[in-house]
Amino acid sequence: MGALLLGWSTMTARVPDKPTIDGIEQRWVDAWEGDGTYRFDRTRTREEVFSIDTPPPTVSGSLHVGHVFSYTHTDCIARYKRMRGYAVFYPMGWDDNGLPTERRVQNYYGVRCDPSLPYDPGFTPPDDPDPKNQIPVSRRNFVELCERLTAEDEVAFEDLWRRLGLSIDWTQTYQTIDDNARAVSQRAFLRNLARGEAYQAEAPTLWDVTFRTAVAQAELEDRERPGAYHRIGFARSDGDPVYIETTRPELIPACVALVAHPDDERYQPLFGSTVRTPIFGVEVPVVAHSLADPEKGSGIAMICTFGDLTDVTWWRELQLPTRPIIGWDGRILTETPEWMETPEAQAAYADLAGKTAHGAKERIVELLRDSGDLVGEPREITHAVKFFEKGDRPLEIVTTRQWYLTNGGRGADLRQELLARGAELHWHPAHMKVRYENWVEGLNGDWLISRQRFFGVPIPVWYPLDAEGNPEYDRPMLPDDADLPIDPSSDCPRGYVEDQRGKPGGFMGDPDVMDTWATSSLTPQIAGGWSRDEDLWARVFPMDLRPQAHEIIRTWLFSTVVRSHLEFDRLPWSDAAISGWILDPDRKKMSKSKGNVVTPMGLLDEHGSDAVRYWAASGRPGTDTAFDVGQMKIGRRLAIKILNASKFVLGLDPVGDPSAVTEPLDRAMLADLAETVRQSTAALEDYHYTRALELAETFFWSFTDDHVELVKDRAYGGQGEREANSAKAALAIALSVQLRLFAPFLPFVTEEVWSWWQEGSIHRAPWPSSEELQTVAADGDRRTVADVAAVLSLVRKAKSEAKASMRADVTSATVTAPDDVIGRLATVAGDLAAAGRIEDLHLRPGGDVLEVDVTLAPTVSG
RNA sequence: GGGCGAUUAGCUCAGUGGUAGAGCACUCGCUUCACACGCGAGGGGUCACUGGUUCGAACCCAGUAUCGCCCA
Repeated sequence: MGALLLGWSTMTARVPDKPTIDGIEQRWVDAWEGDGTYRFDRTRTREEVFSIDTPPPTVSGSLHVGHVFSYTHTDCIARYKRMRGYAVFYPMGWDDNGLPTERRVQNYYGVRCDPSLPYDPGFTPPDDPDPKNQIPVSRRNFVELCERLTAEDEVAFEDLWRRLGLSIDWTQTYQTIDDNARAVSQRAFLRNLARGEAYQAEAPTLWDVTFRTAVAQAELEDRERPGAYHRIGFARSDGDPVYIETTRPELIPACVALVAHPDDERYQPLFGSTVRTPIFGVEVPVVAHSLADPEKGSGIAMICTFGDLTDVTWWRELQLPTRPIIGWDGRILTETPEWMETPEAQAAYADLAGKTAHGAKERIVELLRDSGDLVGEPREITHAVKFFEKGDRPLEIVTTRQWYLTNGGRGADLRQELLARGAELHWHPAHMKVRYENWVEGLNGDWLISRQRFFGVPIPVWYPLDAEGNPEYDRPMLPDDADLPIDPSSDCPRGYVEDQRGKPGGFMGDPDVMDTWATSSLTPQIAGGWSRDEDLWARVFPMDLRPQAHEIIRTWLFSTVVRSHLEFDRLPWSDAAISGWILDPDRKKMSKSKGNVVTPMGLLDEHGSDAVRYWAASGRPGTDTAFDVGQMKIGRRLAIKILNASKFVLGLDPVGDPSAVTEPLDRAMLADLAETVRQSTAALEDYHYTRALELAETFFWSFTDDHVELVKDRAYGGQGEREANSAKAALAIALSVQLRLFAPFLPFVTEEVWSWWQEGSIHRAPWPSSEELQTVAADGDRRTVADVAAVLSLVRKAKSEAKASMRADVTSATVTAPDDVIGRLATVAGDLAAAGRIEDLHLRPGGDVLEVDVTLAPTVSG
């Protein structure tokens, strides 16, 4: 029993004369690495494993105090589970593919990717890059630079994580672009394809004209932008105009119909008739649809190819033609469309061709003014415009061929299944589930996974080219599973040779890469060894915990659920712990610029890792937390106090023999500690690490302030040897237990103290058992702890009010209290009298409340 | 426009039906033999607001306001 109780192998404590927390981090970081303290034990079975689906940070992003905050939460849980005896699978990944890295590489090296260029093996980036005059490089050169830069970034992150004390198994790392991640992503995609869950379609696509890539619904955000309603007349057959109001008059050449609400009496006579567009004179029908808002503008709207997502809905549901005029670069297509039938229309279109949307708008407004079709002045408004979250120009909608993955956006059955998965998941905090549900319920299409970018996982598909050299998209050629990962831009499909690439009768590779979320959604598979190491996979999947931030519930969390549901028909993890934001002192989300002023490593240097972790651990799951240096200082004081209290206890040279604990106060204290352990354990089981820390802290302060003071005299032998041994044994047991309660939060100082008197790492020691502690406490009554503290406090108050030292002698003290309180106090009267330096202590039952009448000994004035 | 959350001491936050709490800050005191990076004591709140339920509400219900976030 002693082993579990004390984590014990008896050895004489070696306590430094002047213990300090300064500089202990590096020593323990090295020791943990050397000893493999956090190495995953893959001999253990799934039931003995606690596996964590670590968020891979975007390494090209800046290190931020937000990283320190949320990763500490996960680490506290990991350390607790490890002490509970689980083999903790706690890998670390690096999210390095995607646009953020591409942009950083462009700026850092002064290059841009031009996929048409050949690979230059001797390329070296300029010493003095000019971001305004970027050097074009091949895709392979570009990717090499991406890998070079992310490798540097990973080192900075790893240093920070180690210094922060994250108990990661550094032999289990992955990159979302490495061979394994690419193979897993491609394999998962091919299996989706085989089951019909992945498909390609020519469809209206949200398109960022700056990056020239498709964008998924999950990457959208609305931004309020100024715009203007233009009131424009369309000619009816009887010659009278019908007026629409539009914010995008430049799309008049793309107009395919006018639409009004079916119940709108103003326009009912027009349904079924046609009107002609101004300037271009194209005949378009007037149609009815319930999505037309009678309150908006004039109540009748123009449907274009495509002004917004509602246009897409109308186009699809009303089976309207397409008249695209905007190209992938966001400019008006130069070729005059066939539906421009008259010379006037063709001339007007030529006036717009090649212009940006903005330029075309200005020009067409001039044309409309001249023709008299624009009524009055444009009416300025502010309205929500869709943007790519990483872009800065409004999205266009263009029709392109893209790959999609089913996600419930187009199928009610799958949607219901995914909603059921959300309900099955344990959310911390619970209310975060609503965000998932809102998102799933609001999906309006499948997941578009192809991206027209460079640094990503290639879509593993080739297409045969027909006799004219046109790709046959409906005959995709797929790689063998054993060949994964492949790059269709450099690898050949089976049965072809490289020479046939791009030639009639030959083949071409799909030029696109996958959405970064299409890879990140597979982090459990990538880290856990799916399809690579099935033995490992069987031990870690489904995982236990997904920790992440709330703003990516719709992306990372949802997409991971989708992939796991499709592939394994189960949740990827049982629990999701959602962390909050870091707020700056103005209660605004901490901005990057401010975050960069305070670097995470600087914080750790200044306050110590334990202190920063203490602050981070004060942020409950899902709760936004203020950046608060004050909390770090408190954490630092706590760590120092732990050192000093430990020095005191161990300086007594205690023997931690549970059977020596005989004195009522010692037993009461241990009973109280048993209750703290019980509550702390329950809190951690429920992911309430904040509460667990608070409980340990509250107990510890009362332990040092009251219990230690109460038993000092006895521990020093003032009341006999047996009594002293009881005090010392109880102090040692309590110290051992408290160190372990703090260990998940303050891994450095607890390990430091542990090393003074214990074998092995505290982080491998068993979590304290409330039951065993209660056994040692035996008949100890934890109410005694509060009773005696209350009396002590009143005695101290008397001394304080007399402006006397706490060492001042008390001639007599009379305690009046209810009978049961007096009964408990009587059992600890010796300790109480000694701690208060009370000569005559009288206990009087029968009182209503606890009162103490104190007579101080006369002091020698001087 | 819909949804979620928050609003408690100067600050940061606990507190899910029974006498309002902690830490920091503040005031006063204490060279106390683990710790002055310390110890003790003290002052400080109409629990955002308005109604309701209840013997009793910071807590439950309805609404309002402000802030934040998510989604349109």
